[in-house]
Amino acid sequence: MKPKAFLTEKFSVAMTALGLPADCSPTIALSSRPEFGDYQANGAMRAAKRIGSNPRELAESIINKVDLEGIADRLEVAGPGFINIHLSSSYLSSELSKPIISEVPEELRKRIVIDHSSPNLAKEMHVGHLRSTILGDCLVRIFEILGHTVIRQNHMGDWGTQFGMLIAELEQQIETGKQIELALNDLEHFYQQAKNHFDKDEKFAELARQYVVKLQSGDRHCKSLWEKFINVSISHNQEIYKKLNVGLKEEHIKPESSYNDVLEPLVAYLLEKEIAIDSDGAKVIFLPELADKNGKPSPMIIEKSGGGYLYSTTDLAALKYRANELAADRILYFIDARQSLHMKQVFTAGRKAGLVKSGTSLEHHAFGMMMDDSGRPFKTRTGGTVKLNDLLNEATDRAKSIVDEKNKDLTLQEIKNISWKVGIGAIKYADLSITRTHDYVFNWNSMLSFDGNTAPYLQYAYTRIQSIFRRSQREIERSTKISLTEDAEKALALIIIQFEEIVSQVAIDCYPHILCSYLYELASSFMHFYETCPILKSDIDIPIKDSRLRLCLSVADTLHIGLDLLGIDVMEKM
RNA sequence: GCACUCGUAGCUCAGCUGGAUAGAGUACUCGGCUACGAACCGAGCGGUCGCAGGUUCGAAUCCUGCCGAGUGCGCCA
Repeated sequence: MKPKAFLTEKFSVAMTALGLPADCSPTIALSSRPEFGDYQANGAMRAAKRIGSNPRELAESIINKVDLEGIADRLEVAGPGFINIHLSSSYLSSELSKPIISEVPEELRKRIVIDHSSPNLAKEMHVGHLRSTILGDCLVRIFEILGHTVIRQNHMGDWGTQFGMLIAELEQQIETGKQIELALNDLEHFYQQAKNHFDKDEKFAELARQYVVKLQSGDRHCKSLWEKFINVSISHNQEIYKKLNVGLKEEHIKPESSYNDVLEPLVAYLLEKEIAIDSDGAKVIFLPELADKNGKPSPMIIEKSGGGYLYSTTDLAALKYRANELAADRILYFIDARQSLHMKQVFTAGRKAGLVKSGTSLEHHAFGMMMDDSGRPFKTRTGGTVKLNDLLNEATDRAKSIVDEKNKDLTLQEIKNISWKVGIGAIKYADLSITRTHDYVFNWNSMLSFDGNTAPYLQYAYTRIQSIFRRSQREIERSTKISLTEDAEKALALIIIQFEEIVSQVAIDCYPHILCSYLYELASSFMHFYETCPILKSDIDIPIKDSRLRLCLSVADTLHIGLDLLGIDVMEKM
């Protein structure tokens, strides 16, 4: 179902037949007001300008030329030269009988690598990790439903200099007789202890630096301590992913440490190709492509003057791996906007060095920072961060008390399941529904709101439909005929048939908030239909009843799939 | 200094390949449960789209300048 593409095609044919220049597009858009029809074609005005004729007259001849027999009831010229398109009920209902969404043709399917979540293993995941994790997960779901092959990459930070400090701390605690499991029980606390020692004790700091070198040169004892630490950390993260219903598994982890052995040959290669040069003892890639207005090239250090590699080196190695071993057509990074320059440098240098084929698309889908109520970067009162786990627990607790209050007919198990889906859904929707690139305000209440434009509203619309089905006593097949007579029915149908186009749009530029807005409009339109078009009332004729039930089924299918793409669950009752 | 991002209703946000009277949620004020779930629906209130120019039939949207906020920029990741 792609009505906009369909209309664009129809109008393009007509405009070509009228001898208009090939670059005059009809520009089909949804009409802004009901009296302007369902869609409008705005291309006549620009085309008239191009050929120096009267826009209204040109619009009139386009209308006479375009073949929308059975598709549109009425076409009219309005204002300075808009063409308003009033779609026919028969067209809308025939579109509703088609699959809601289908896979793209074989030849358009891609291999897509998605780098998302990628937390540092030094600390527990905090609220700042939410966006990358769920944005990436959402896009994975979208690409998969469209038939693409997706390879997730969780580029976990397990190899930085802070691990020397952590190993030193662990070593010290073991010496004082502490159990490893106990020491690592609270990662956040453990990290703070290590950091304190590192900052205050010069001997400890020196020891930490030695451990980094030992670890990275393959010392077995260090490696085994490091592994213990990493394992605890990973299992903590996997728990969070499970709670969040995010599809990241251990097999998707491809951490920084896994690139350790290829860094040296990579730097040697870059030096040999003269992509990188020596500068003050460090190995640097200068990029004139990213020069400022004074012509100063943008520098990216890939090896420190005393030896030792940086995250730019690892990122180049990862880029090469993804482009070649993983044979990606598109490589997507969901990393916050502060990394924009760094990502640009990695992409530019990677292409220059021939690490990726020219046809491979490299995309940094940046997102904004989390701010507090006064517009400052978000921190807790004590200057720390909010643990993601705490946020998730708070959400399900709050959801539980509301579920308890609103619905008294649920079993304890049902309450538990529903609270879970409502709470997690609310958090995900709060994040996914705002424009990805904008900074956003973290606020417990807005994050955990269950009223208005929220996930629970969409879930509620779904449960209302399920409730109707339970009571209807009728078997509704997807082949059941829909006849649209009421305005509310037509308005609802018009929204449903746009779903596939919305999903395709999100697959292109990776803005899930567009899907969120769409689903909210859909649910909202359903609520209006629900209020104005009775379904189960006794004096409703059977054909009308079945048609409306079938329409409900389309709404339910669309909500179900749409929410699923956002990583949000639906349920029968709530 | 240089670079990137962003200023839309009290608050949180849509709208930005230029289109008709700038939309939601929330807050606030009313109204609606003996038809299918009131986590809902309807109505009202609320805007110099940061400011000033420019481009044109038409600008929140494109361009320039200014003001304001955030972020980043050679040895952290």
